[in-house]
Amino acid sequence: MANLPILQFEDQIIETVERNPVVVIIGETGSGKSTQLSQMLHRRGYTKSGIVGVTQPRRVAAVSVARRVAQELGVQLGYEVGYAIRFEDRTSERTRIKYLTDGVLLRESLSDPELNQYSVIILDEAHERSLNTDILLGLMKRLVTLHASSLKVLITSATLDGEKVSKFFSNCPILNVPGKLYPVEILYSNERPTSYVESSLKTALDIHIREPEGDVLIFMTGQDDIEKLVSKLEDRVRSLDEGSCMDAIILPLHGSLPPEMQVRVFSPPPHNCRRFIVSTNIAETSLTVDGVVYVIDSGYVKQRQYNPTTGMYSLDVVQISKVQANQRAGRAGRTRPGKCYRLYPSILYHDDFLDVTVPEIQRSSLTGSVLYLKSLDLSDMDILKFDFLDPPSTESLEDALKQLYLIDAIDENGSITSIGRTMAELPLEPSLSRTLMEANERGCLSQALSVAAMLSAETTLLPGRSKGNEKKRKHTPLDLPDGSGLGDHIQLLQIYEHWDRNNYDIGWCKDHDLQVRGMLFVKDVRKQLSQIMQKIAKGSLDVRANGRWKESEMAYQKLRKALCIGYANQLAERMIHHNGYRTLSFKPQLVQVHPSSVLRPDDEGKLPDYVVYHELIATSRPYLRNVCAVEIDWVKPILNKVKKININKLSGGTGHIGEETKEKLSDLPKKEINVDGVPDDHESRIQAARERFRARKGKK
DNA sequence: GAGCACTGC
Repeated sequence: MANLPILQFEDQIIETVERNPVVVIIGETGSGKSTQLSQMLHRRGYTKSGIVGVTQPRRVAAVSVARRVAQELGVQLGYEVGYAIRFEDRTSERTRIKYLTDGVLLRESLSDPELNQYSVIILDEAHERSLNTDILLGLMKRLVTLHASSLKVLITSATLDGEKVSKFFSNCPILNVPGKLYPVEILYSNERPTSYVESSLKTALDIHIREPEGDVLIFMTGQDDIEKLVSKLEDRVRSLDEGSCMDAIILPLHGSLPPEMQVRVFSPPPHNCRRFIVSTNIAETSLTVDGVVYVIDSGYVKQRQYNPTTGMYSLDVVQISKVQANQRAGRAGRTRPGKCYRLYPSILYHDDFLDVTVPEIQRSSLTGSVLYLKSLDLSDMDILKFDFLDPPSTESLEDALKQLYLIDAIDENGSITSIGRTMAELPLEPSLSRTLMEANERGCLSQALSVAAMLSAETTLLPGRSKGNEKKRKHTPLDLPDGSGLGDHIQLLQIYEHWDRNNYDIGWCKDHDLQVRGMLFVKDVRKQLSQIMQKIAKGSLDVRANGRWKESEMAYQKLRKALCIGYANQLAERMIHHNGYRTLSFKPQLVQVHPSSVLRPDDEGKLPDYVVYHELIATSRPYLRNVCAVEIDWVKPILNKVKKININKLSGGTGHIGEETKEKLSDLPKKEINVDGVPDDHESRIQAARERFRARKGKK
């Protein structure tokens, strides 16, 4: 550890921190910033007056970095050095250095807005610009400027973002700390390939034949392309002349791969064997693969974006930013000098790539964040004027206000209600928080807790859709409950209740093809939610999962009513002549129930007249995912409320965006703030992909 | 009759 580059800068860093409330540190990979900054501050006495808190965007990072620091200081983890993540607080009264996820710090600041227990907050990896980091940046600015606070704030970022962060904090100093990366030679293509799967294949084979040993990391956009490339690579490598080059192992790597498949990339390859790791951007930051010397970068990433006008998410393939391209290239230089093959021309990189990734706050629904900020009760707080590093669009903020109004979290003047206050205490999206509260009133809380917990883990419940899996699924699994014709929420409830009746048996999950890890997560979430609800209700509630299941018919009715109130912002009406739906809480969109839904047409071939939905997402078409049938009588009052919405009043009477914010908005290149802003060439790319898909189907 | 990148409380 002694030769980490950052240690030579200790005096300079401490002096700068001494004289300034906020300091930006640009530290490249391998600089040691995540482990050393906290220890430096500790050595220089900053842990005497309070805790040094270091935030991380990811749980694993918080845990592993804390573990290393404890080791370096020779203390037991959980004492002087600890960490706090959801479900796991390993800190004690003795803790002086605390690693935590930024989500946990936000939660802490709900009960302690001044963050009094901290002397220093280090926002690590701020260049990743997670939604939570962006909220924290705004809160930190407020803390250091509004109060005569002695809090010190350090922000670590990437080269391309440092100036901007410094400007945000009234031109605070920027310190550069060199990294410990080996040089990476960048090689560009002359033009964009028509198919980057083919182009990656060719490049990978070239490397395999011509270049000395070293693993190859290939960045693709998604599971489909990864599987395609993996099988093509296997074919081609097999057909190479025996003995003409070394052996090869080809490994896919993406999030929906079961954990035991993911960890395969951590075991070193056999001697004289090259590994090809075909990955999504999970290998960009979340997972570090050792032994990589060559990187192939398609220049694309799959990104989720939200359109506040339609309330619709879409999953699009978009061009990466310069920061991402550099991050990918850096993966080749961790163990020795490497090479990065960019499958795009250098002029494209320089002239067309955005400097930094569009921050999540400009690509997400802000309902949860706005409720959080409202609940902080900052006296000087006007949500439309909140000082964001990159402000979200007015449409997006207004959309959040409208939705919060529909679910009773704020009143018609935009003030937080007592319902809203309680909702903010629950670690759930607002619609589910509202559902729990309503369920509590109606005597179906235990059922609602199960549904909310199941929805929190939904994507990790069902197994991946790899070919082997599909075959297995047809034979073995036992039937899951069907939601009794009432939809997916009821099915999720039934699944959880079955599991409960089977004493949370792991074998039961396997028999029903449910991911064990996902189901255990659900159980944890449910427990956490139950505890919070007990505390809120200040009395004992019946939160047992399966209290009196003979009365389930009644409970379903009550639960659906509670869901209808909770999802008043996500309501849809069936079309008269077919089974398509029209959304009611936004500019109306024609949408369909996702084919994976358990909702089925009745004897007359019709779906329910009204449904609430958990998610609206456009893939090949706009789909409602996870729907629940609701009754017209419940819907009417909501529609009246929709009609009454007055955005001017909701946004605090002015109806105008604050002058400061307006200036900032005009500073930004349009591309960055346009939520629909998928550049044309991507649109045509996606269009082309769809046509290829149709053509392929035609052949079948 | 489709198939979703990655995080987090």
